[in-house]
Amino acid sequence: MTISTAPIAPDKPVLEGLEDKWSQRWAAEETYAFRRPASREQVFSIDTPPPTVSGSLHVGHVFSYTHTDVIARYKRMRGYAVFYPMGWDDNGLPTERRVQNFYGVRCDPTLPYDPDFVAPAKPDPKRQLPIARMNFIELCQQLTAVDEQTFEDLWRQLGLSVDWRQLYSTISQESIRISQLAFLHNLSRDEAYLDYAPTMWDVTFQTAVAQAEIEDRDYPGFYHRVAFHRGDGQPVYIETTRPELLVSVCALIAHPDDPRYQDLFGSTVTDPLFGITVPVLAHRSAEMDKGAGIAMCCTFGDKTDVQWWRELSLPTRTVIGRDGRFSKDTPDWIVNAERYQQLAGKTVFTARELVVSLLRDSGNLDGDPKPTMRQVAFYEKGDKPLEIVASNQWYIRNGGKDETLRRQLLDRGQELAWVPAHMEHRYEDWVRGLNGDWLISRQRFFGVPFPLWYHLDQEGQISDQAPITPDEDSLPVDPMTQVAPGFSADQRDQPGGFTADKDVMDTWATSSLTPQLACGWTRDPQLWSLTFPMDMAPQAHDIIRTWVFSRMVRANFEEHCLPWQTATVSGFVRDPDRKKMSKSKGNAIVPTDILNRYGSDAVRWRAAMARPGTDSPFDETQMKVGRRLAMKLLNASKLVLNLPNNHPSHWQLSDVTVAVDQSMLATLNGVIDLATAAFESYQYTDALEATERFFWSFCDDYIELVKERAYGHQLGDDTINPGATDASLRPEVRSARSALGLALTSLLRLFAPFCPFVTEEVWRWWHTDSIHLSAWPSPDETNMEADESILEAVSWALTAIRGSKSQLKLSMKAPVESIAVTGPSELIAALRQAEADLRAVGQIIGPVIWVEGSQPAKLQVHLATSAN
RNA sequence: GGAUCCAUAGCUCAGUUGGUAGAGCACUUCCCUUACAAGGAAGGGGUCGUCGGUUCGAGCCCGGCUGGAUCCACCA
Repeated sequence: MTISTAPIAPDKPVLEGLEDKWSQRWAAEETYAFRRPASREQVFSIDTPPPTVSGSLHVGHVFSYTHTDVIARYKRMRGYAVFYPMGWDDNGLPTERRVQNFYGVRCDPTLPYDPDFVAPAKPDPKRQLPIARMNFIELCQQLTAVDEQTFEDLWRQLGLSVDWRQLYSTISQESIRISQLAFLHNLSRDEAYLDYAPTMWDVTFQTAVAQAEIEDRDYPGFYHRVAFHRGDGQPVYIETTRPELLVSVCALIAHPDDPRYQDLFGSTVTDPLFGITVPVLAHRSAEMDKGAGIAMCCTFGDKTDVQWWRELSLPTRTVIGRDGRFSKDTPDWIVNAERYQQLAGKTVFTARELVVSLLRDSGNLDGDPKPTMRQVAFYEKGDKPLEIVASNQWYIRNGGKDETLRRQLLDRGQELAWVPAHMEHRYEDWVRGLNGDWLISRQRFFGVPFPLWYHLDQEGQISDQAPITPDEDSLPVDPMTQVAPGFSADQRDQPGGFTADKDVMDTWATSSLTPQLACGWTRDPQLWSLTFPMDMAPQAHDIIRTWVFSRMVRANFEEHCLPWQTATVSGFVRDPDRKKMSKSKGNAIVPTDILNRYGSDAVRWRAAMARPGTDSPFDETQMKVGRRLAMKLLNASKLVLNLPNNHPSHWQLSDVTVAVDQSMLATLNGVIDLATAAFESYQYTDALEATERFFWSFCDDYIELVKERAYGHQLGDDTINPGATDASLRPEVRSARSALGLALTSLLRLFAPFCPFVTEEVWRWWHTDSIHLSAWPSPDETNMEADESILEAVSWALTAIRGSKSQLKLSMKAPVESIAVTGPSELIAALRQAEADLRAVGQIIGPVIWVEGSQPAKLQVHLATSAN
C-alpha cells in the first residue's frame, strides 16, 4: 500500500472565504444542474417561491429558503435528479411602487413613448415626473435587473443549491405567454368571466384589489347622529361613521320586526342636505340594537351596503371616483346642486369635515360626534382605507360562489400532504370563508396584459359581444399595440372598430402558475412530464390563503390534479419582542450582515433548528453555536486525517476489530437510520439534532478515548516514524484509524445538507468530486454487528473520571493511582473491553478494580498524591 | 363570535404508545491538554400556566379556566 506522508488537512483550517470559494466552484462545475433522467420517479421537483424583487430579503427569507435547500440537498444525495429552480417575482404593483419611489416618476398612459428618455438622476420628492407607459415599463425592467442580481448574490452566498439555468421571472415574455394562455383556457371553459360589480378599491394605487390582499386595521372614527326627515318634517335619526356618503344614500333600512319603524316602512324620507328622497325598507340583516337600529344604505360604505344594494335592487349612486375624490359633476339624483358643488373634487377626508359642519350648521347633527375605534379594510400594501367601487373586472372562479367547486378544492386540500399537518386547517378555513370569486384584473401598467379586445358599436361604446381573443400561437400579445384579429390598425378606438382591454393581471394571476412556468408547460413536453406534478411546495404560513390556494385553483382547472404532492410551511423569524419582522416596522434584520459575521453554515445551522411551521425569535447568540459546530467539523476532520501516515485509502471496515470501535460504528448506524427517517418526513431538525448529538459525543468521548491508540503512542508503536507501512501498524491502531475515518466520512455527509461549505471544504481535501453529489450515508457502508452499549458505558466512565478531577480542580492530565468500578456485570464486561483506552485517556497509572454487583453503577477514582 | 397553534430551567426549545424531568444558550468553578481559546471539562438550576377528571401511576389522555400568537367573521 502506498503511504502518503504529506498531511491531508491544512495546519490551520479556517471558515473565512469558504462561501466565495465553493459557490464559484459549484457554479463552474455545474454541481446543481438538473440532468434529465429517464423517468419521473428519479426526479424530485420543487416549486420554489419566487421572492418579490421589489422588496428586500430579511433573515426570515434566509431561514425559509434554507429549509428548502436542506431538503433539496438531502434528496440529491439520495440519488434524485433534483429540479430546483429559482424565480423572481418582478411583475406588478410592488415593482411599480419601487420604481416610482426610486426614480421619482409616475406612469401617465396618455403620453407618447419617448425613445430618448433618461430617468432623472435624482428623484424630486415633491413632484413625480409623468412618463409614458412603455418608458415606465422599461424603467421597471431596468431596476428589477439590478435588484435580481443582488438577490442572486445573496442566494449564492447562502449556498442555495438551485439550478440557476432554471431561472424564470414573472414579467418575462414566457411568463406573459403562459399567463395569457392559461387565462384564455379559463375563459373558454367559463372559469373566468367579466363582471360589473362592487369591488374593493385602493384610491392611492387606483386599482381594484382581491380579497386575499385585504387586511383589517384599527382606524379611528366618529359616530354621527344625523336627522333624515319624513314627509311631515319629523326627524328620523340614523348613526353613521361615514357622513360624507350622504350623497350616495339609496335607502334607510331597519329590521322588519323592529316596532319603532313599522309605520315608516314603505314611506320615504329626505336627507338633510342634498334633497335626496329615499325609501325606508326592511331587511333582516339590519340589527335593531346597533346604532339607532336604522341604517342608511349608501353605494358603497361597506359590505352590508353591497348586500342590501343587491338584494333590494337599489340604484347605484357612485360619487367617489377612482382617485378617491368626489366627482366634479353634480350627480343627477342630487336636488341641492349648489351644496353638492362645495364637495365636488374634494377627497373623502375633506368632504367628511365639510359635511359634518354643514350638518351642524343646519341643525341636523344630534349632539357631538362620538369617537370610536373600528376595524377598517386596507390593501395590505396601502395606507388609505379601501373604498368600494362598482366597476368591470375579470374574475376566476374559486369556489367562493359555487359549492361544487368549493367542495372540490377542499378535497384537494385533504389530498395534499401538509408539513406540519395542522397547516391544512388554515387552508380549509380560508376556502370555507371565501365570499366571492377571485378578482384578477388590475388597473395598472407593469403586468401581464389581458389578451383581449372588445368590439365597439356604431356609437363607439364597448359592445356586449364576446371579447375578441388572439390565436394561442400568437401569444404573448400586447393588445394596446397589437391589432385585434380581423381588424386593421386604423380601426382602433373607432366606432365599429375595436378597443384593447387596458387592464393587467394581478401578480398572483401569474404566480399561481409557477409550476407551469418552471416545468415547461406547453413549451417543453419532456421537462413537463418529468417534473409535474411537483414534489414539494415550500412557503411561509402567511401565504397559504394566496399562493398555495391560487396554484391549487389553476392546476385543478388545467390539469385536474394537485400541483404538488407535499406543501411544507416555514415559520417566521420574529424580532426579540416576538413581533413579525417587516421592513416598514424597521425591525427587519439584514441578512448579509449576519452571514458575513458568522458564516453561511452557522446561519443555516440556526435556520435548520427552526422546525417546520414554527416561528422563532431572532437571537444572534445562536449563530455562534452554529459557527462552533462548523469549526469543530474542521478541527475534528483535521485530527483524523492528519494522524501520522494516515490515509483514507487505508480505512477498511474489516480492520475495525476493537469492541469500542465497533460499538461506535453501530451507534452511528442508528443515527443514520434516524436522520434518514426524519428527512423522509421533512423533519430536518430531527435529523440535525440526532447527527449533532452523536457528533459532539464522538468528539468529546470517542475521539478522546481512542486518540492515544490511534497515534500508536500507547502501544509504543513505531507508526509515527516515517517509512512505517500501513500493514506494519498493529491491529488496534488500524481499528481506531479505520473507525475514525469511516465515521468521519459518514458524518460529513450527514452534515452536508446543513453546512454545505465546511463539509465540502473537508471532503475536497481528499476527493475530486463534490460531497453534494456523493451518496447519502447508508448503514451498509459501516455495517456492524456490535453492542452499542459499550460506547455508552465508556462515555459514562470517562465522564466520571473527568468529574472527579474537575471536582478537585485538577488538570485532566493529572495521573490517577487507581480506579474502582462497581456495577452490573454487563457494564463491567463492556468497560473491560475498553480498559486500555480508558487507562490512556484517564492517565491511570495503577490498577483498575472491577466489582460486579447488583447495586447502581459507581466509579471511584483514587488520585495519585503526587498529582498535587 | 368561530377556528388553529402554544404555555416545560433565566432564555430558546425537545420530550415517541402514560412509567424517576432533557438539550443548547446564559450562569458558577476549573483547565493555556499535541484537532479545536470564536476552545475544553465539571457543576448548580424546573410544584412541567391553573383547576378538576381518568389511572396503581399524568408533562403526556379528557374537560373547564387563565394567558399568548395567528387566521377568519362582525364592525350603520
